[in-house]
Amino acid sequence: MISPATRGKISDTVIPRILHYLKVVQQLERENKTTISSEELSKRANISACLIRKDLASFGKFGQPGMGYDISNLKSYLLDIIGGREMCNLALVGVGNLGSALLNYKGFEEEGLKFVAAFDIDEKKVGKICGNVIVERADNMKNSIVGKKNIHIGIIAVPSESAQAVADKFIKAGVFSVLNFAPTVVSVPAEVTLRNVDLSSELKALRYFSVDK
Amino acid sequence: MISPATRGKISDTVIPRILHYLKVVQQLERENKTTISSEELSKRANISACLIRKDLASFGKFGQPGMGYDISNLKSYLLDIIGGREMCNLALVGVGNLGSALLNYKGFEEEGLKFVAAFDIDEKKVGKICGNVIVERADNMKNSIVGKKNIHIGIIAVPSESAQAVADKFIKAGVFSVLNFAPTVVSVPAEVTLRNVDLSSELKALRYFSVDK
DNA sequence: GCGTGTGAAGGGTTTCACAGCA
DNA sequence: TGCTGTGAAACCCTTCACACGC
Repeated sequence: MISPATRGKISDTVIPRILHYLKVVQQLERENKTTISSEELSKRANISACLIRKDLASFGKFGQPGMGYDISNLKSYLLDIIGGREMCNLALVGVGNLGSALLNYKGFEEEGLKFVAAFDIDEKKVGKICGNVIVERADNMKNSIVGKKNIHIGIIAVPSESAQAVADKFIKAGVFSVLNFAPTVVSVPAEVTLRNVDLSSELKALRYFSVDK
Repeated sequence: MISPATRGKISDTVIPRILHYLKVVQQLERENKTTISSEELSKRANISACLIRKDLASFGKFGQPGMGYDISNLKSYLLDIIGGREMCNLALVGVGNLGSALLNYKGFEEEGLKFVAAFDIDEKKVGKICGNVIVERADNMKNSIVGKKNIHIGIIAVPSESAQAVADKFIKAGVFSVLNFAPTVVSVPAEVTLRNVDLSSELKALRYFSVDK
Protein backbone atom coordinates (compact mmCIF):
# COMPACT_ATOMS: atom_id res chain seq x y z
CA MET A 1 0.00 0.00 0.00
CA ILE A 2 1.20 3.48 -0.82
CA SER A 3 1.32 5.65 2.25
CA PRO A 4 -0.47 8.99 1.94
CA ALA A 5 2.76 10.60 3.10
CA THR A 6 4.33 9.53 -0.16
CA ARG A 7 1.86 11.55 -2.19
CA GLY A 8 3.29 14.78 -3.52
CA LYS A 9 6.81 13.82 -2.54
CA ILE A 10 8.05 12.12 -5.68
CA SER A 11 10.53 14.10 -7.72
CA ASP A 12 9.93 15.67 -11.07
CA THR A 13 12.23 13.17 -12.76
CA VAL A 14 10.41 10.13 -11.45
CA ILE A 15 6.78 11.04 -12.15
CA PRO A 16 7.14 10.98 -15.96
CA ARG A 17 8.70 7.54 -15.68
CA ILE A 18 5.86 6.29 -13.48
CA LEU A 19 3.40 7.50 -16.10
CA HIS A 20 5.49 5.82 -18.77
CA TYR A 21 5.52 2.50 -16.88
CA LEU A 22 1.77 2.81 -16.52
CA LYS A 23 1.35 3.05 -20.28
CA VAL A 24 3.53 -0.01 -20.84
CA VAL A 25 1.69 -1.96 -18.16
CA GLN A 26 -1.66 -1.10 -19.72
CA GLN A 27 -0.37 -2.43 -23.04
CA LEU A 28 0.89 -5.61 -21.38
CA GLU A 29 -2.51 -6.10 -19.78
CA ARG A 30 -4.15 -5.86 -23.19
CA GLU A 31 -1.75 -8.57 -24.37
CA ASN A 32 -2.94 -10.75 -21.47
CA LYS A 33 0.49 -11.05 -19.89
CA THR A 34 0.45 -11.68 -16.16
CA THR A 35 4.03 -11.04 -14.99
CA ILE A 36 7.07 -9.18 -16.29
CA SER A 37 10.71 -8.89 -15.20
CA SER A 38 12.50 -5.58 -14.89
CA GLU A 39 14.66 -6.71 -17.81
CA GLU A 40 11.70 -7.17 -20.13
CA LEU A 41 10.07 -3.99 -18.92
CA SER A 42 13.32 -2.23 -19.67
CA LYS A 43 13.16 -3.22 -23.33
CA ARG A 44 9.57 -2.09 -23.63
CA ALA A 45 10.01 1.21 -21.87
CA ASN A 46 13.52 2.05 -23.02
CA ILE A 47 14.61 2.69 -19.46
CA SER A 48 17.38 0.73 -17.73
CA ALA A 49 16.25 -2.31 -15.74
CA CYS A 50 18.22 -1.06 -12.78
CA LEU A 51 16.42 2.24 -12.70
CA ILE A 52 13.07 0.54 -13.02
CA ARG A 53 13.83 -1.64 -9.99
CA LYS A 54 14.99 1.40 -8.03
CA ASP A 55 11.90 3.37 -8.95
CA LEU A 56 9.51 0.58 -8.06
CA ALA A 57 11.35 -0.50 -4.90
CA SER A 58 11.22 3.05 -3.58
CA PHE A 59 7.47 2.64 -3.05
CA GLY A 60 7.63 -0.75 -1.38
CA LYS A 61 8.47 -4.31 -2.36
CA PHE A 62 6.03 -5.63 -4.86
CA GLY A 63 8.27 -7.71 -7.07
CA GLN A 64 8.77 -11.43 -6.63
CA PRO A 65 12.46 -12.41 -6.70
CA GLY A 66 12.86 -15.07 -9.38
CA MET A 67 9.51 -14.19 -10.96
CA GLY A 68 9.26 -10.49 -11.67
CA TYR A 69 6.31 -8.18 -11.16
CA ASP A 70 2.66 -9.12 -11.24
CA ILE A 71 1.19 -6.91 -13.93
CA SER A 72 -2.21 -6.35 -12.45
CA ASN A 73 -0.70 -5.55 -9.04
CA LEU A 74 1.83 -3.28 -10.66
CA LYS A 75 -0.85 -1.32 -12.47
CA SER A 76 -2.76 -0.96 -9.25
CA TYR A 77 0.29 0.30 -7.37
CA LEU A 78 1.22 2.75 -10.11
CA LEU A 79 -2.31 4.15 -10.08
CA ASP A 80 -2.08 4.56 -6.30
CA ILE A 81 1.24 6.33 -6.61
CA ILE A 82 0.14 8.95 -9.10
CA GLY A 83 -3.38 9.20 -7.74
CA GLY A 84 -4.92 7.97 -10.94
CA ARG A 85 -8.28 6.89 -9.62
CA GLU A 86 -9.85 10.21 -8.73
CA MET A 87 -11.75 12.12 -11.39
CA CYS A 88 -10.06 15.34 -12.45
CA ASN A 89 -12.23 18.22 -13.63
CA LEU A 90 -10.86 20.46 -16.36
CA ALA A 91 -11.75 23.96 -17.51
CA LEU A 92 -10.47 25.25 -20.83
CA VAL A 93 -10.18 28.79 -22.16
CA GLY A 94 -9.81 29.41 -25.88
CA VAL A 95 -11.98 27.29 -28.15
CA GLY A 96 -9.81 27.65 -31.24
CA ASN A 97 -8.30 24.85 -33.31
CA LEU A 98 -6.35 23.36 -30.44
CA GLY A 99 -9.00 24.10 -27.81
CA SER A 100 -11.77 22.32 -29.67
CA ALA A 101 -9.47 19.42 -30.52
CA LEU A 102 -8.89 18.96 -26.79
CA LEU A 103 -12.59 19.29 -25.92
CA ASN A 104 -13.50 16.70 -28.55
CA TYR A 105 -10.76 14.21 -27.72
CA LYS A 106 -12.41 11.01 -26.57
CA GLY A 107 -9.40 9.56 -24.76
CA PHE A 108 -9.41 11.78 -21.67
CA GLU A 109 -12.53 10.52 -19.96
CA GLU A 110 -11.31 6.93 -19.56
CA GLU A 111 -8.16 8.35 -17.98
CA GLY A 112 -10.21 10.16 -15.36
CA LEU A 113 -9.87 13.56 -17.02
CA LYS A 114 -13.12 15.40 -17.71
CA PHE A 115 -13.92 18.81 -19.18
CA VAL A 116 -16.60 20.54 -17.18
CA ALA A 117 -16.33 24.05 -18.60
CA ALA A 118 -15.06 25.92 -21.66
CA PHE A 119 -14.79 29.64 -22.30
CA ASP A 120 -14.15 31.95 -25.25
CA ILE A 121 -14.43 35.68 -25.95
CA ASP A 122 -15.82 35.09 -29.44
CA GLU A 123 -19.61 35.56 -29.32
CA LYS A 124 -19.99 33.25 -32.30
CA LYS A 125 -18.56 30.39 -30.28
CA VAL A 126 -20.48 31.09 -27.08
CA GLY A 127 -23.39 28.69 -26.66
CA LYS A 128 -21.99 26.09 -29.02
CA ILE A 129 -21.55 22.56 -27.77
CA CYS A 130 -17.99 21.24 -27.87
CA GLY A 131 -17.41 17.71 -26.64
CA ASN A 132 -19.47 17.50 -23.45
CA VAL A 133 -19.63 21.19 -22.56
CA ILE A 134 -21.31 24.37 -23.70
CA VAL A 135 -18.93 27.23 -24.49
CA GLU A 136 -19.45 30.13 -22.07
CA ARG A 137 -18.50 33.81 -22.20
CA ALA A 138 -14.95 34.39 -21.02
CA ASP A 139 -16.23 37.37 -18.98
CA ASN A 140 -18.16 34.93 -16.93
CA MET A 141 -15.20 32.73 -16.01
CA LYS A 142 -14.91 33.62 -12.38
CA ASN A 143 -18.62 33.37 -11.61
CA SER A 144 -19.05 30.16 -13.51
CA ILE A 145 -16.03 28.50 -11.93
CA VAL A 146 -16.54 29.73 -8.40
CA GLY A 147 -20.31 29.32 -8.49
CA LYS A 148 -20.83 25.78 -9.52
CA LYS A 149 -17.78 23.94 -10.70
CA ASN A 150 -15.10 22.10 -8.80
CA ILE A 151 -12.23 22.67 -11.21
CA HIS A 152 -8.92 20.93 -10.60
CA ILE A 153 -6.97 22.09 -13.64
CA GLY A 154 -7.29 25.12 -15.89
CA ILE A 155 -6.09 24.88 -19.48
CA ILE A 156 -4.88 27.89 -21.44
CA ALA A 157 -5.43 27.47 -25.17
CA VAL A 158 -5.54 31.13 -26.22
CA PRO A 159 -3.00 33.12 -28.27
CA SER A 160 0.17 34.28 -26.51
CA GLU A 161 -1.10 37.85 -25.96
CA SER A 162 -3.94 36.69 -23.72
CA ALA A 163 -2.22 33.83 -21.92
CA GLN A 164 -1.09 35.80 -18.87
CA ALA A 165 -4.52 37.40 -18.45
CA VAL A 166 -6.21 34.00 -18.57
CA ALA A 167 -3.75 32.59 -16.03
CA ASP A 168 -4.53 35.50 -13.71
CA LYS A 169 -8.26 34.86 -14.08
CA PHE A 170 -7.84 31.19 -13.26
CA ILE A 171 -5.96 32.09 -10.11
CA LYS A 172 -8.57 34.65 -9.08
CA ALA A 173 -11.20 31.96 -9.56
CA GLY A 174 -9.29 29.63 -7.25
CA VAL A 175 -7.79 27.34 -9.88
CA PHE A 176 -4.20 26.74 -8.77
CA SER A 177 -3.13 24.16 -11.34
CA VAL A 178 -2.66 25.47 -14.84
CA LEU A 179 -1.56 23.90 -18.11
CA ASN A 180 -0.43 26.48 -20.66
CA PHE A 181 -0.37 25.74 -24.39
CA ALA A 182 0.48 29.29 -25.46
CA PRO A 183 4.10 29.60 -26.62
CA THR A 184 4.88 32.30 -24.11
CA VAL A 185 6.22 32.59 -20.57
CA VAL A 186 3.47 32.95 -18.01
CA SER A 187 4.23 34.05 -14.43
CA VAL A 188 2.34 32.71 -11.47
CA PRO A 189 2.81 32.95 -7.69
CA ALA A 190 4.60 30.11 -5.94
CA GLU A 191 1.44 28.45 -4.64
CA VAL A 192 0.26 27.86 -8.21
CA THR A 193 1.47 24.84 -10.20
CA LEU A 194 2.08 25.73 -13.83
CA ARG A 195 3.17 23.42 -16.62
CA ASN A 196 3.80 24.41 -20.20
CA VAL A 197 3.25 22.40 -23.35
CA ASP A 198 4.89 24.32 -26.15
CA LEU A 199 4.62 22.44 -29.42
CA SER A 200 7.01 24.74 -31.28
CA SER A 201 9.66 24.20 -28.61
CA GLU A 202 9.05 20.49 -28.73
CA LEU A 203 9.68 20.45 -32.47
CA LYS A 204 12.75 22.63 -32.12
CA ALA A 205 14.19 20.36 -29.43
CA LEU A 206 13.53 17.36 -31.65
CA ARG A 207 15.26 19.05 -34.55
CA TYR A 208 18.22 19.88 -32.33
CA PHE A 209 18.68 16.34 -31.08
CA SER A 210 18.38 14.80 -34.51
CA VAL A 211 21.18 16.82 -36.04
CA ASP A 212 24.01 14.51 -37.14
CA LYS A 213 22.44 11.31 -35.99
CA MET B 1 30.21 32.69 -32.40
CA ILE B 2 28.95 29.20 -31.71
CA SER B 3 31.34 26.59 -32.98
CA PRO B 4 29.78 23.90 -35.18
CA ALA B 5 31.36 21.37 -32.83
CA THR B 6 28.97 22.56 -30.15
CA ARG B 7 25.92 21.53 -32.17
CA GLY B 8 24.31 18.33 -31.02
CA LYS B 9 26.37 18.22 -27.85
CA ILE B 10 24.16 20.08 -25.42
CA SER B 11 22.44 17.94 -22.85
CA ASP B 12 18.78 17.18 -22.63
CA THR B 13 18.44 19.25 -19.49
CA VAL B 14 19.89 22.40 -21.03
CA ILE B 15 18.03 22.54 -24.36
CA PRO B 16 14.59 23.17 -22.83
CA ARG B 17 16.10 26.01 -20.82
CA ILE B 18 17.69 27.52 -23.91
CA LEU B 19 14.30 27.45 -25.63
CA HIS B 20 12.76 28.99 -22.53
CA TYR B 21 15.32 31.80 -22.48
CA LEU B 22 14.60 32.39 -26.13
CA LYS B 23 10.93 32.93 -25.41
CA VAL B 24 11.71 35.40 -22.63
CA VAL B 25 14.20 37.24 -24.80
CA GLN B 26 11.66 37.55 -27.61
CA GLN B 27 9.22 39.04 -25.13
CA LEU B 28 11.84 41.47 -23.86
CA GLU B 29 12.56 42.51 -27.43
CA ARG B 30 8.89 43.31 -27.97
CA GLU B 31 9.05 45.48 -24.85
CA ASN B 32 11.97 47.35 -26.42
CA LYS B 33 14.40 46.50 -23.65
CA THR B 34 18.04 46.46 -24.72
CA THR B 35 19.90 44.78 -21.86
CA ILE B 36 19.05 42.47 -18.98
CA SER B 37 20.93 41.09 -15.98
CA SER B 38 20.91 37.44 -15.03
CA GLU B 39 19.00 38.45 -11.91
CA GLU B 40 16.17 40.05 -13.87
CA LEU B 41 16.13 37.22 -16.36
CA SER B 42 15.87 34.85 -13.44
CA LYS B 43 12.63 36.46 -12.28
CA ARG B 44 11.14 36.34 -15.75
CA ALA B 45 12.14 32.78 -16.52
CA ASN B 46 11.77 31.30 -13.03
CA ILE B 47 15.25 29.81 -13.24
CA SER B 48 18.05 30.68 -10.80
CA ALA B 49 20.34 33.51 -11.88
CA CYS B 50 23.32 31.33 -11.20
CA LEU B 51 22.16 28.61 -13.53
CA ILE B 52 21.38 31.14 -16.24
CA ARG B 53 24.93 32.50 -16.06
CA LYS B 54 26.37 28.97 -16.13
CA ASP B 55 24.24 28.04 -19.11
CA LEU B 56 25.09 31.14 -21.08
CA ALA B 57 28.78 31.19 -20.14
CA SER B 58 29.13 27.61 -21.36
CA PHE B 59 28.74 28.86 -24.93
CA GLY B 60 31.16 31.79 -24.64
CA LYS B 61 31.30 35.10 -22.86
CA PHE B 62 28.64 37.41 -24.12
CA GLY B 63 27.66 39.21 -20.96
CA GLN B 64 29.06 42.57 -19.90
CA PRO B 65 30.14 42.62 -16.25
CA GLY B 66 28.34 45.49 -14.55
CA MET B 67 25.80 45.75 -17.37
CA GLY B 68 24.24 42.39 -18.10
CA TYR B 69 23.41 40.83 -21.45
CA ASP B 70 22.61 42.65 -24.68
CA ILE B 71 19.19 41.36 -25.61
CA SER B 72 19.56 41.42 -29.36
CA ASN B 73 22.94 39.68 -29.17
CA LEU B 74 21.56 37.17 -26.73
CA LYS B 75 18.69 36.30 -29.05
CA SER B 76 21.10 35.86 -31.90
CA TYR B 77 23.36 33.55 -29.88
CA LEU B 78 20.46 31.48 -28.62
CA LEU B 79 19.22 31.02 -32.18
CA ASP B 80 22.70 29.91 -33.22
CA ILE B 81 22.88 27.45 -30.37
CA ILE B 82 19.62 25.65 -31.09
CA GLY B 83 19.89 26.05 -34.85
CA GLY B 84 16.80 28.19 -35.05
CA ARG B 85 17.43 29.79 -38.42
CA GLU B 86 17.00 26.85 -40.77
CA MET B 87 13.55 25.95 -42.06
CA CYS B 88 12.23 22.65 -40.75
CA ASN B 89 9.85 20.65 -42.94
CA LEU B 90 7.12 18.66 -41.22
CA ALA B 91 4.95 15.75 -42.32
CA LEU B 92 1.87 14.80 -40.33
CA VAL B 93 -0.14 11.59 -40.27
CA GLY B 94 -3.67 11.58 -38.89
CA VAL B 95 -5.86 14.54 -39.80
CA GLY B 96 -8.24 14.22 -36.87
CA ASN B 97 -9.08 16.89 -34.32
CA LEU B 98 -5.52 17.32 -33.13
CA GLY B 99 -3.95 16.80 -36.55
CA SER B 100 -5.98 19.50 -38.23
CA ALA B 101 -5.47 21.86 -35.30
CA LEU B 102 -1.72 21.48 -35.84
CA LEU B 103 -1.98 21.91 -39.61
CA ASN B 104 -4.03 25.07 -39.18
CA TYR B 105 -1.94 26.62 -36.44
CA LYS B 106 -0.49 29.88 -37.75
CA GLY B 107 2.34 30.19 -35.27
CA PHE B 108 4.69 27.52 -36.62
CA GLU B 109 5.75 29.20 -39.84
CA GLU B 110 7.31 32.23 -38.17
CA GLU B 111 9.27 29.83 -35.97
CA GLY B 112 10.73 28.14 -39.05
CA LEU B 113 8.44 25.12 -38.84
CA LYS B 114 6.49 24.28 -41.97
CA PHE B 115 4.08 21.50 -42.87
CA VAL B 116 4.80 20.13 -46.33
CA ALA B 117 2.68 16.98 -46.26
CA ALA B 118 -0.28 15.43 -44.45
CA PHE B 119 -1.72 11.93 -44.68
CA ASP B 120 -4.85 10.11 -43.57
CA ILE B 121 -6.49 6.76 -44.28
CA ASP B 122 -9.98 8.27 -44.36
CA GLU B 123 -11.00 8.74 -48.03
CA LYS B 124 -13.31 11.58 -47.05
CA LYS B 125 -10.35 13.58 -45.82
CA VAL B 126 -8.04 12.81 -48.74
CA GLY B 127 -7.85 15.71 -51.15
CA LYS B 128 -9.05 18.29 -48.63
CA ILE B 129 -6.90 21.31 -47.99
CA CYS B 130 -5.70 21.71 -44.41
CA GLY B 131 -3.53 24.73 -43.63
CA ASN B 132 -1.07 24.85 -46.49
CA VAL B 133 -1.18 21.23 -47.59
CA ILE B 134 -3.47 18.80 -49.38
CA VAL B 135 -4.27 15.64 -47.42
CA GLU B 136 -2.87 12.56 -49.18
CA ARG B 137 -3.64 8.84 -48.92
CA ALA B 138 -1.74 7.22 -46.08
CA ASP B 139 -0.91 4.32 -48.44
CA ASN B 140 1.10 6.74 -50.45
CA MET B 141 3.28 7.96 -47.56
CA LYS B 142 6.52 6.37 -48.60
CA ASN B 143 6.31 7.36 -52.26
CA SER B 144 5.22 10.86 -51.48
CA ILE B 145 7.87 11.45 -48.86
CA VAL B 146 10.74 9.77 -50.67
CA GLY B 147 9.78 11.07 -54.08
CA LYS B 148 9.51 14.78 -53.63
CA LYS B 149 9.68 16.00 -50.06
CA ASN B 150 12.61 16.77 -47.82
CA ILE B 151 11.00 15.96 -44.49
CA HIS B 152 12.88 16.71 -41.28
CA ILE B 153 10.28 15.66 -38.72
CA GLY B 154 7.37 13.25 -38.86
CA ILE B 155 4.39 13.83 -36.58
CA ILE B 156 2.15 11.03 -35.37
CA ALA B 157 -1.39 12.23 -34.65
CA VAL B 158 -3.28 8.96 -35.09
CA PRO B 159 -5.02 6.80 -32.44
CA SER B 160 -2.82 4.60 -30.23
CA GLU B 161 -3.50 1.42 -32.22
CA SER B 162 -1.89 2.82 -35.37
CA ALA B 163 0.96 4.80 -33.81
CA GLN B 164 3.62 2.08 -34.06
CA ALA B 165 2.72 1.34 -37.69
CA VAL B 166 2.99 5.01 -38.61
CA ALA B 167 6.35 5.30 -36.86
CA ASP B 168 7.60 2.28 -38.83
CA LYS B 169 6.41 3.88 -42.07
CA PHE B 170 8.19 7.14 -41.29
CA ILE B 171 11.41 5.23 -40.67
CA LYS B 172 11.03 3.25 -43.91
CA ALA B 173 10.55 6.54 -45.73
CA GLY B 174 13.78 7.88 -44.25
CA VAL B 175 12.27 10.18 -41.60
CA PHE B 176 14.42 9.67 -38.51
CA SER B 177 12.94 12.34 -36.22
CA VAL B 178 9.49 11.61 -34.94
CA LEU B 179 7.10 13.41 -32.61
CA ASN B 180 4.41 11.14 -31.20
CA PHE B 181 1.12 12.51 -29.86
CA ALA B 182 -0.51 9.11 -29.38
CA PRO B 183 -0.73 8.12 -25.69
CA THR B 184 1.17 4.89 -26.23
CA VAL B 185 4.73 3.64 -26.13
CA VAL B 186 6.32 3.55 -29.57
CA SER B 187 9.59 1.65 -30.18
CA VAL B 188 12.18 2.88 -32.63
CA PRO B 189 15.77 1.85 -33.40
CA ALA B 190 18.57 3.82 -31.77
CA GLU B 191 19.35 5.92 -34.84
CA VAL B 192 15.85 7.42 -34.71
CA THR B 193 15.06 10.35 -32.42
CA LEU B 194 11.61 10.01 -30.88
CA ARG B 195 9.86 12.43 -28.57
CA ASN B 196 6.45 11.99 -27.02
CA VAL B 197 3.86 14.61 -26.21
CA ASP B 198 1.20 12.90 -24.16
CA LEU B 199 -1.46 15.33 -23.07
CA SER B 200 -3.13 12.90 -20.67
CA SER B 201 0.18 12.28 -18.92
CA GLU B 202 0.84 16.00 -18.79
CA LEU B 203 -2.47 16.55 -17.04
CA LYS B 204 -1.87 13.67 -14.67
CA ALA B 205 1.58 14.98 -13.76
CA LEU B 206 0.07 18.40 -13.15
CA ARG B 207 -2.58 16.90 -10.93
CA TYR B 208 0.06 14.99 -9.00
CA PHE B 209 2.21 18.03 -8.36
CA SER B 210 -0.69 20.19 -7.29
CA VAL B 211 -1.87 17.88 -4.56
CA ASP B 212 -1.57 19.59 -1.16
CA LYS B 213 -0.11 22.81 -2.41
C1' DG C 1 19.27 -20.42 -10.92
C1' DC C 2 16.69 -16.34 -11.62
C1' DG C 3 15.42 -11.77 -10.60
C1' DT C 4 14.41 -8.36 -6.99
C1' DG C 5 16.04 -4.98 -3.62
C1' DT C 6 19.91 -2.16 -2.03
C1' DG C 7 24.33 -0.07 -0.28
C1' DA C 8 28.21 1.93 -2.63
C1' DA C 9 30.24 4.08 -6.54
C1' DG C 10 29.96 7.08 -10.36
C1' DG C 11 28.39 10.86 -13.13
C1' DG C 12 26.08 14.90 -13.95
C1' DT C 13 23.66 19.08 -12.60
C1' DT C 14 22.85 22.99 -9.55
C1' DT C 15 24.24 26.13 -6.05
C1' DC C 16 27.70 28.69 -3.53
C1' DA C 17 30.99 32.09 -3.13
C1' DC C 18 34.08 35.05 -4.90
C1' DA C 19 37.66 36.80 -8.23
C1' DG C 20 37.84 39.99 -11.84
C1' DC C 21 36.30 43.41 -14.90
C1' DA C 22 33.38 47.52 -16.57
C1' DT D 1 29.61 49.48 -7.02
C1' DG D 2 27.30 46.07 -10.06
C1' DC D 3 27.29 42.04 -12.49
C1' DT D 4 29.54 38.37 -15.11
C1' DG D 5 32.24 34.11 -15.28
C1' DT D 6 34.07 30.20 -12.69
C1' DG D 7 36.36 26.84 -9.52
C1' DA D 8 34.71 24.26 -5.51
C1' DA D 9 31.09 22.23 -2.87
C1' DA D 10 26.69 20.23 -2.48
C1' DC D 11 23.18 17.77 -4.28
C1' DC D 12 20.64 14.54 -6.91
C1' DC D 13 20.16 10.92 -10.04
C1' DT D 14 21.79 6.74 -12.33
C1' DT D 15 24.49 2.67 -12.62
C1' DC D 16 27.11 -1.09 -10.57
C1' DA D 17 27.50 -5.19 -8.10
C1' DC D 18 25.91 -8.37 -5.18
C1' DA D 19 23.22 -10.25 -1.08
C1' DC D 20 19.00 -12.30 -0.39
C1' DG D 21 14.54 -14.64 -1.32
C1' DC D 22 11.61 -17.51 -4.46
